[in-house]
Amino acid sequence: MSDSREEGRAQAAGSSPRESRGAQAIALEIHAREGEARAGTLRTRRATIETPAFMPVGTLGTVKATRFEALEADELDARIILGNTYHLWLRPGAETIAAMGGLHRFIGWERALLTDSGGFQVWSLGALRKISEEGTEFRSHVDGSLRFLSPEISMEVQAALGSEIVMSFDECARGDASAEVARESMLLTARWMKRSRARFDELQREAMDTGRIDEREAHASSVMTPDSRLQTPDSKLSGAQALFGIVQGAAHLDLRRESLARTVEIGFDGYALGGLSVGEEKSVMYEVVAEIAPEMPAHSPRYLMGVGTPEDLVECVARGVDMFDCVLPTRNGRTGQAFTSRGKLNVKNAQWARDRGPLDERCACGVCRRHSRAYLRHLYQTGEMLASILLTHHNLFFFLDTMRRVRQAIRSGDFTRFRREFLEGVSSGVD
RNA sequence: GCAGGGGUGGUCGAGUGGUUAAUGGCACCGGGCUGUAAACCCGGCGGGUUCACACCCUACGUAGGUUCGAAUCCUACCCCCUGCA
Repeated sequence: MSDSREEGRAQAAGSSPRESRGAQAIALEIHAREGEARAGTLRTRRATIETPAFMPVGTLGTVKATRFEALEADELDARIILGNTYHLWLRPGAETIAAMGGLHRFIGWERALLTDSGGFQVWSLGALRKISEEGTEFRSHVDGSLRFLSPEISMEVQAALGSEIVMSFDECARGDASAEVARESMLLTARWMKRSRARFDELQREAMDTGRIDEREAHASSVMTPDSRLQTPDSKLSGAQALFGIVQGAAHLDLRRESLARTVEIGFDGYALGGLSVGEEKSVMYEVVAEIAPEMPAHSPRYLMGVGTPEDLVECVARGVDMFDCVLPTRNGRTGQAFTSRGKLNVKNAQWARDRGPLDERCACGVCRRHSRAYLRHLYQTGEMLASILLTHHNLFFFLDTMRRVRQAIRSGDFTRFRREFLEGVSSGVD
């Protein structure tokens, strides 16, 4: 099995992704469809990812309150997690991570990584930044120093991180942005994407990507951590990083279509919908996804950035999305909210003080098998860090397990029913 | 026993004659979190009536007193702390 991996590497060695036609960085195979929903397998140089997939967020090189063992174990079995360019660039710095052999080696994670470009921070850091054609000037939230991030720098940092999937550097307009503002922002994103693409390709040619798997490591890792899910059996992959483009345009469908056309014209390994779930009405997000996702290239992964609630995931799978990431399971776990098959449960509430039941009667996770609501509430109330750990675990399980069930339902042609029952469940309320 | 200090709302602790139902912290109660400036943020928090505006009642150890007005001043008593015997 490691033979095929070495073969893939041999093919990739010394050739740029552009030169080697057919040798893609990632490959998506669709196995089943139901309506716009699709189930498939996305192969990357490190892990094979069943889609639709949820990707836990690990901004600073850690999925907060979670050990990597737990992410890998069958219960969660996360195949890919996120890292963030802006945050890792500030601390510990791209040079440090490159010196450590890239983000995988630095954090001890052998599966796939997707790195966000820092584009979202252009938006979320609001008052701390100034945008120009060249890039974005940030006031570091860590020490107040002035920092400059551009498409080129973002690509350089992401090469140093060595992620499997690199995101273009974009600008995210407010969800309620006017057509004028959204158009200007979308065009800036288009220009930044072109620059991202150019610099990314240079960096791949210059072998600046730290995430390449060398033969020694491939051998060592297959011996030390036998994990069939890391293998890419039919290895025709180039071994390079993949680059995703991002469709912007706020709530304006004409701008979204124009953005999609411009993005496809540049050409990427995958396509993302950005700038959603940033304050606009939920119906707007669903409409944009419903209109745009099906028009995105059918043979490439479609990634809805930053979304969402469990309902959002199911609803957007139904509209044609393959990949999601969101901080909700981890952040809300740390802030006392559990996601359950009957909707959200506020662990803080006094009504659970003597409740012997699990967070979710229908949940098979280790936390629900072992601990009561009363205990989890006690941990939260007393500020014990185990509260964060257990709630995060449960929430990640709920998200990842929901996606497993979504995939299963699509494959068995049962997604429509699954969707209806799931939505009924989460809106029924916890008691 | 003598001298000094002190007793404030669930709790710690401000306030030392007049918007004081009483600053603030904690606790408690509730809400929020969607490409993570987040183990965070916001709100409530004496009791009662009211949808609400509002109104009424009870509160600063206990009991009296001074004053138009007291948690704040005076007297007595109770209790706690420190020092000296």
